[in-house]
Amino acid sequence: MITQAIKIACSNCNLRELCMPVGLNVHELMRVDELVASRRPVKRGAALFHSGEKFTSLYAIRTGFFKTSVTTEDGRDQVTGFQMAGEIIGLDGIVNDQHTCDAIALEDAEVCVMPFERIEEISREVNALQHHVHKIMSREIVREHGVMLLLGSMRAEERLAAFLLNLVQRLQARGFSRSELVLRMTREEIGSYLGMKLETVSRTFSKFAEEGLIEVSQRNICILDADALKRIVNPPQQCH
Amino acid sequence: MITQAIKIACSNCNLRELCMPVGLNVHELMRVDELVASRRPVKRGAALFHSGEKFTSLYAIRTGFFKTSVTTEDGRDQVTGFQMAGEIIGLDGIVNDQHTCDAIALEDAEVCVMPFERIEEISREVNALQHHVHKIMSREIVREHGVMLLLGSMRAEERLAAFLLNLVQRLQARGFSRSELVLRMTREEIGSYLGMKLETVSRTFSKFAEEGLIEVSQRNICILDADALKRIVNPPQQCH
DNA sequence: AGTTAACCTTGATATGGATCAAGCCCGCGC
DNA sequence: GCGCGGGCTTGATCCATATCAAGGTTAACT
Repeated sequence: MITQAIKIACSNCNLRELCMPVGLNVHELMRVDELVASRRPVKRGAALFHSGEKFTSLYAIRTGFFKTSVTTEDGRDQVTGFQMAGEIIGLDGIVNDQHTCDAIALEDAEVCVMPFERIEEISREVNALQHHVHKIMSREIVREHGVMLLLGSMRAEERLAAFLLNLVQRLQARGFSRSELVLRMTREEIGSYLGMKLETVSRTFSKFAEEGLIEVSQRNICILDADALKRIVNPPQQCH
Repeated sequence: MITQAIKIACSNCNLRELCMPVGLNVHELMRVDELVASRRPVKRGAALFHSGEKFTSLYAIRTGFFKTSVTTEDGRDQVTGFQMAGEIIGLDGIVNDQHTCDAIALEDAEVCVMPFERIEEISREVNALQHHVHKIMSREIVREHGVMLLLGSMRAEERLAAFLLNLVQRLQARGFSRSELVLRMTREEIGSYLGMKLETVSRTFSKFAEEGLIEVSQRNICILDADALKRIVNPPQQCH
């Protein structure tokens, strides 16, 4: 009996439900397994891709944590998102065949490389995959609407509370604690994402801690009162 | 000879290059013409769709001008974009089969209704359409990155300058003047989009006018010094 | 284990835009 | 042609957050 080479196969991947469509038949599963051309490790601090590089593939995060950011000519920088296992990066590159943001690993990571031509090809055959790709892009659009709302109409405390709740919620969906989390990014990166300065991020963490909503020790956060955080984001309506 | 009924046909539409792929053969053109199920007029102030409604179709704007906006439970409101002829709205609805924002006509408008199931079906046959759909969604993601940059890291003057330049650039691509434009939205809607209050929008317009960069009379804007506006958005680098 | 640099916290002060307020202008309906 | 109301402008004041500044802490590297 020949030892089977360790195969790259979404059908065996424990992140399957996160990044692939469900309910495929055997034939479709085989086709979808062809999506991933290779895996690629990315060291902490290294870039998966840079703005300006030719776009060829989408990437599914297997392990690790990324940030994406855009930069203007005059050096302004904006973190556009933080991505974790099971999420897809690279969608920005499709429109002009080149990436428009940087993707940096915030901890040692590994991604599945999915050549976009292959995605389009298999999408034509596997309807569920086609729809899945559309959903992923739509989800990103909706997420960004949320960030626009946050940046355009919330105050610092509201932004940070929303940020923390979003992070734990996503971590919880991956089987982690609903109350403890380790921030993989600096205060400055959080600030860039939330449109505030690192000092304000730090002060707001301290304020939440004083009020007993969270515990902060370095990058370890423990959420003590999630409901209170929710109330900060969405103040309860008082009957007019 | 039978008088041909006025046919809804992208192949004849003068917005073709804006919302459809180019370089199709005859057969593909015929298929793509089947995308548009109907046209729908939308009166000024009326909604094309509301948040929460079931998602069925994407809409291509034939004439008129729209805004899209999201609302939180506690009544906060954020304009997420302004859309004009040739642009596609409704992408937000794909992920959960229901719309997550409102689309309101800011002037009498007409849209082409494209049932999404039909888009997916024809996309499987016409590769150029498939890729086109992907590009449209990717373009929206990239646009939103730009808005995040604007909201997260620019000051009021920079935001408004960027906004004006973006508007005229899109109008120019549709054959309008590169210097004159009519704002279809109120100061408050501009402010919501740009994360500032209507008073600040008004003051900033006045400041630009005083400095001779633009002329403002009501909703008519004339851009006198586009380069100066560009310098406001992207201050020139001084050699360190 | 010591050194260093990156990261974080906290305080003092400054400021851009929000808020509050008043009045104006123009288009629209009567 | 007049009155009305929504939308806009402008002024005065306030406040949330930026900015400037000075340590403090931790993790990484030697």
